[in-house]
Amino acid sequence: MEDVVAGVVRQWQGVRPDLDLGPMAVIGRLNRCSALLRQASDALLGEEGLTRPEFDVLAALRRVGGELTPSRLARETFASGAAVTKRVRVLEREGLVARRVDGRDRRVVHLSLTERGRELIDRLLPEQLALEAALLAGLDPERRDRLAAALGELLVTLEGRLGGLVG
Amino acid sequence: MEDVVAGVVRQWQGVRPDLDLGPMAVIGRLNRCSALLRQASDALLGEEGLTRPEFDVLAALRRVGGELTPSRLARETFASGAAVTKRVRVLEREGLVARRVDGRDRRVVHLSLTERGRELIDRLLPEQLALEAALLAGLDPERRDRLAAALGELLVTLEGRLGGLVG
DNA sequence: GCGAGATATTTTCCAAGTAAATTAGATGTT
DNA sequence: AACATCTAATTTACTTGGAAAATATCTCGC
Repeated sequence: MEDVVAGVVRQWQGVRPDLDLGPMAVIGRLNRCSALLRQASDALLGEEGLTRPEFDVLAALRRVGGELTPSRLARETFASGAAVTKRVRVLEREGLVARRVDGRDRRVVHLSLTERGRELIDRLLPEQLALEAALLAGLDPERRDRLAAALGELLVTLEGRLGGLVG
Repeated sequence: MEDVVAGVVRQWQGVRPDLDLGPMAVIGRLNRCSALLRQASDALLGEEGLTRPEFDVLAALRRVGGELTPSRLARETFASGAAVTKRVRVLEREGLVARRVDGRDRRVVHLSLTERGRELIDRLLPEQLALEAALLAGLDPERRDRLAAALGELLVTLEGRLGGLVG
């Protein structure tokens, strides 16, 4: 059984047999897996009336346990400041996130989950994890953990390297 | 040395020790790797005045070798028809893609690369692959191929499973 | 040959993201 | 204290993408 990316690589081999397509076999699959997983997870969140970026905001606030400033939240969710402003505005309107202006420095605001926000993320995260577990069920746990380890290794080098090559 | 996702998982373990975060260790890393790789590749394409989706259109036309209709191109690039229409309009204006109306069925149009379009993608793809190879250079070839294989396996199950669970 | 539907593409309208400008407040230097 | 400079957050202007409607054309059954 062949995956889509294998087909793409085969096509390229036909028209550009001179190229080493090894990187594409890894990165193409990585991107495609990521897209499919995101699609499934978006569908689940959609049923709950949340977008993925909104979920990410709630999740970040939940896992740090306390308050976050918008700029820290932007860093945690890998989003721009402007995007955070807009997402938080929506979540605040929906009563899921609360805003508190800092006492000493009135430029900074502290964001936190409301009771309802915490309940929502505490209900959604397990659902999300269950879906993900179901999607990964094809891999036995040992293969899964080895995949996680391999990706972790790659991620460390990327985080290091991208400082040098782009960011 | 720890990656970002490991940190996130550790935070979750702190506040929700009841959950099995195994799936997150895989999928979080997958998504993050994908995002970082895309960022690097976008930067490279940006220097050449192309966006990633535009690159994907040229690449699809090049690897199939001949013409594609917009709907087939949408399937090949995993994009909506509307998105394809807009991308093709830009690429046509730039003289990289040509449009030919079908003789028998005047609803369908056939898209192909112009001479310039083919030259561009033939120059860019090797650059792209070289960048990707550099980014993956941390993994020795054997580990890299095993990662590709593991991802391929996952991708096959996802493609099958997502028919059932969502799409 | 003529509707009734099916299909390919494009258009319209709207949601969401970014970069750059803006606002507002803090900090440091003289 | 006054000025320039830095920083946090937001706003603005613009771009891109998608869903659904619109357009144009084909096909089938009569």
